[in-house]
Formats: sequence, C-alpha cells, structure tokens
Amino acid sequence: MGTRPSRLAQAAIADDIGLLLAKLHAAGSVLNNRALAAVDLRERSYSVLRLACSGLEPTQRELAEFLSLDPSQIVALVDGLEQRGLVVREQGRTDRRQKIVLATPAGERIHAQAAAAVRACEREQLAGLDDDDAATLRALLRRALWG
Amino acid sequence: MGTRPSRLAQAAIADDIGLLLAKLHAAGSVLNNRALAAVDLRERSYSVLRLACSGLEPTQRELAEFLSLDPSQIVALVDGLEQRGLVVREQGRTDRRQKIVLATPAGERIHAQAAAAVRACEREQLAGLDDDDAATLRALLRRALWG
DNA sequence: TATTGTTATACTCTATAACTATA
DNA sequence: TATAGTTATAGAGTATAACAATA
Repeated sequence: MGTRPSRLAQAAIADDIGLLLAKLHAAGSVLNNRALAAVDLRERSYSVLRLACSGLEPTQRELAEFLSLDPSQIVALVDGLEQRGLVVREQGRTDRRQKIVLATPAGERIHAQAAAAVRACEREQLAGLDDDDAATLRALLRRALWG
Repeated sequence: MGTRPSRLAQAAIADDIGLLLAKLHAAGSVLNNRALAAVDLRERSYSVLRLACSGLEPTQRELAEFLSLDPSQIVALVDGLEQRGLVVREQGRTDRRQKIVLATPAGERIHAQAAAAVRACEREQLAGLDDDDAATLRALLRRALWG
C-alpha cells in the first residue's frame, strides 16, 4: 500500500481493528478487481473459481460458508462461471441435493493467470512489510478467524 | 472470532491476504453493526462521529480520504448525523468552501456509548489472540497502510 | 421435519459524473 | 483552472424470506 499518512491517522480510530481491516481490505479489493478485469473476473468469482480448482470438490454450501457469502449469492456466481465454461456443477456423491463445483480445463487456465495477477497485487498491498512480517500478518489473521 | 475451521481452510486460498481480510472484516462488521444498532448507528456513521469527536476538526474532504469513502458518501453520513443533532457543520477557518464536522454534546454522549460497544466487539473478534498478538496485528495493519 | 439449491426482493454500499460556490 | 461540497444515478454487494427436491 503506501498511502500517505493523513493528519487524521493520529486519531484514536486509527487503532480500531475495524477501520484498519476496512481500509486495507478496500484498498486490496480495488487492486484485485482492477487486475482481475483482464480475465473478466471479480474478487468473488475469482474466489469461487479458485476453490473449484483446489481439488477439494466443494459443494455450494461449503463455498457459501467458507467465503462468508449467502448460498443464494453462490448460485449467481457459479451461474456466471458455468455460462463461460469455466466450471461445471456435478451432483453430490452421496447426497443428490448437493452440487459440487469443479473447474474445467479452461477454468484452470484462467485461474492460473488470475492467481498470478492476485499474487502481484498482494505484494503491492503489503509492500510496507518484509516477508517475515507478511507471514506474521497471515498467521495472525488465520488465528483470529479459526483459532 | 471462533468460527470452526471448515474443510476448505486447507485450500491455498486460505492463505490469500484478500480472503483473510474479507472474512475478518465481514465478521467484524456484523458484530459492530449489531452492537451499534442499540444507538441507531452503523459502522460508517460511527466512524464519522468518532472523528468528529477527535478534536482534530476534520473537514469532509479529510473524512472522505481517511475513511476511504467518496466525498459524496460523507455528505449523506453527515446529513444523517446532523439531522439527529449529533454533529454540526462549521465553515472552514481559512477556506470558506470547507466544512468542518464537529460533535455536539449529544454526539459526544452517543459516541461514548458506541465506542464502548465497539471495543467489546473487538475483544470478541480477536478472542483467539492474546494482548501481544492483538497489538502486533494492529501494528502490522497500520504499517501496511501507512508504512 | 430439516437441508440443499434456487428464486425473488429490498436494502446498503460503491463508483461516476456533473453541478455550485469558492479559491 | 482547480478544489470542496453537493446531487443524482447506476451497479455491486448484502440480507431475508419462500419454494422445490431430497434427505
């Protein structure tokens, strides 16, 4: 990132976790969405495609829970990716209500491009941190989320 | 937080800063907005009120830049707070185009209540981290934003 | 009876452009 | 001419409720 420190950065709110997360997240989203436009994806559709490429064979329900999105939003995201031939829905192995979201070869190719672009954004976003600090940040965020 | 670790948390995306920030920010917003409903505020209006209470006499432009919001959004937020008598707009000291946003005594009172509620949410959100780790997280986020 | 995916709807947030008044 | 605030509008994201198929 590298925003210049505003006069207001001395206010108490500049230590509120909520504001810090909001600002860093917002800035990252701008970078990511700008970069992902090259492959006609947005952060959301990218994250669904990325999980479809993971080999974990996620159901739509799992995607919704993991991405902190409503199941109905997953429907729209998967619809979009499916219409472009980047993912397919497969019926669940044991439960016929479930739909597993899998990437097609075309989806894998787009994902590889997109992932490289997002990695570059991440480096830009965390330019103020060295590699150790970035790893610490990742670990702390993971721990705050999952203990 | 204390979400249970989904099966998908082993996917590569679970180390993406973008996803980690999005999830922690989204979870925090839910907590904050739920708590702030008691004083009829939302995260956005709270952050404007908080800066109006800071003693730094922020202009609307400074609020927009610092909160990563568009100036036009600040207008609506200040309008809402002003109609409730929580803040007032004052003409800029040197530049008559500018408007300084200041809290009224009523605004200060509501802010005190709200700030206590938000602090409690923050503790809940960071329950998985001890005090040192929470301080480290804050410092890393600040550094990523402002260097 | 409960759950998965789906549809529908309303609300909030985000992004842009244009206007006015001052500088 | 440039900037601060304002208005207006469209698009993206969020939150809810209800329904069909399946468990």
